[in-house]
Amino acid sequence: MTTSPRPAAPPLTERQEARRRRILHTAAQLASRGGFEAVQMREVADTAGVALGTLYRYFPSKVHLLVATMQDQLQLFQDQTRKHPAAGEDPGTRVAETLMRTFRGLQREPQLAEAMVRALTFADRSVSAEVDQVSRITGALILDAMGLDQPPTREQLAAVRVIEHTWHSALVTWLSGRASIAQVRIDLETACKLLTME
Amino acid sequence: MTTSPRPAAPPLTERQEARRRRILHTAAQLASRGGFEAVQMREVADTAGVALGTLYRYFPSKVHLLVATMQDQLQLFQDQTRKHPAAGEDPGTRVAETLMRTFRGLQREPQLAEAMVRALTFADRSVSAEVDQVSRITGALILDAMGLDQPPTREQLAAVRVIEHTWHSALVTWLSGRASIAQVRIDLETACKLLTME
DNA sequence: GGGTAATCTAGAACACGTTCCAGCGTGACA
DNA sequence: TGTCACGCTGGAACGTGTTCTAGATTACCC
Repeated sequence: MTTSPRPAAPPLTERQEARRRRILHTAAQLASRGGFEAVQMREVADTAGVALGTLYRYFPSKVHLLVATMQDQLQLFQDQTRKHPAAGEDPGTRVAETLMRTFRGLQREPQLAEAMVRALTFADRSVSAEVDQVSRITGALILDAMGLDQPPTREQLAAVRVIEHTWHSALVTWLSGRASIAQVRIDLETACKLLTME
Repeated sequence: MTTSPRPAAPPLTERQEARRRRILHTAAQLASRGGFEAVQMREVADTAGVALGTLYRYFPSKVHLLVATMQDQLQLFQDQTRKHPAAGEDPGTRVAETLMRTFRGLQREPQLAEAMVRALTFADRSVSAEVDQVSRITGALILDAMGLDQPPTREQLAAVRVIEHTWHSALVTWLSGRASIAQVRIDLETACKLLTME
């Protein structure tokens, strides 16, 4: 897969880093209130105290902005999960439990979740590097939860991919009101059976 | 789940049915050329020979229009699959084969596929009834491919859901250039293992 | 401290999805 | 045939994502 022409991000000054954080924080805040459509670029810029053009310099589109927000949030979940790993008999149980925890985390701010996930699935090729990064974090979350002694087998990696697909798609159906949390749990548990298969 | 207030679609006259088909055909044509963003409501209306307001009377948003297009296309695949069912040893193989065929069908018009899938995943709650319909067709496609003698078991239905999630999400990753066809095939085959599990 | 290139600001401008409106057909019913 | 209700038309108008420009500020190097 081709990597888009990304000139290896020049290091940001302190002020710039602060601006970036302000923007991300504002985006998350607006999203928490009204979801995807409440994140309006002009308002993000105003609230973050930055010109519209600057906002676009940091995040080339609304989708980029929200995907970056998702990276941020997932990172938090990952840190938290590493501090308190799920306890369970087998890898499948631990993974399902970990993902359900993450799910409940998202559930606490459903509008924010909606905004981030809409952005994630709406992303076109120009955002694929960033979306890939999100996918990588999710994969790491799952692998962590498996708590393996040895490196994962080919079959386990294949199973992780399917679990990731299921996680992602189940999230979407839940957000659009087409599946209950209970159903999501069942779907995740079903997918996780792949981990303990021969 | 609440069904949105849909006054049970009054029957369309012949002219109206023709308009609807013209609109859908135009949408598919524009999408085939340039994907999601090439489907511009003004252009659809002009090309289909209807006023913009009329277009919106038939399809309340661009997403509705493209989801309806997807329903249409899926229906075609389903008819075709029923005429030429996949031959394979076990249900899992047949399902994987059927889905890969559908995949290749979409691959033939990648821009159209992109437009439809972007719409599908971007859809919010106001489109959930239509999206659900797409999901139902996909489910039927899979169940058909299983070629069961008896009604499916609870486990099989759970597996079908995960396969559907995988199908859907794999499609998205392929469209955004983050997974190859070969990878999609592997993912589908992995998910289909759930069908032949004890 | 001075010069210079990069970055930031304010705001106008543009594109496209969506809404709205006034008036014209058209088909159903008396 | 008259009339009434409904759908359709053409087009203006609005909102929000995105782009662009001219000038102010900042960061960096000598």
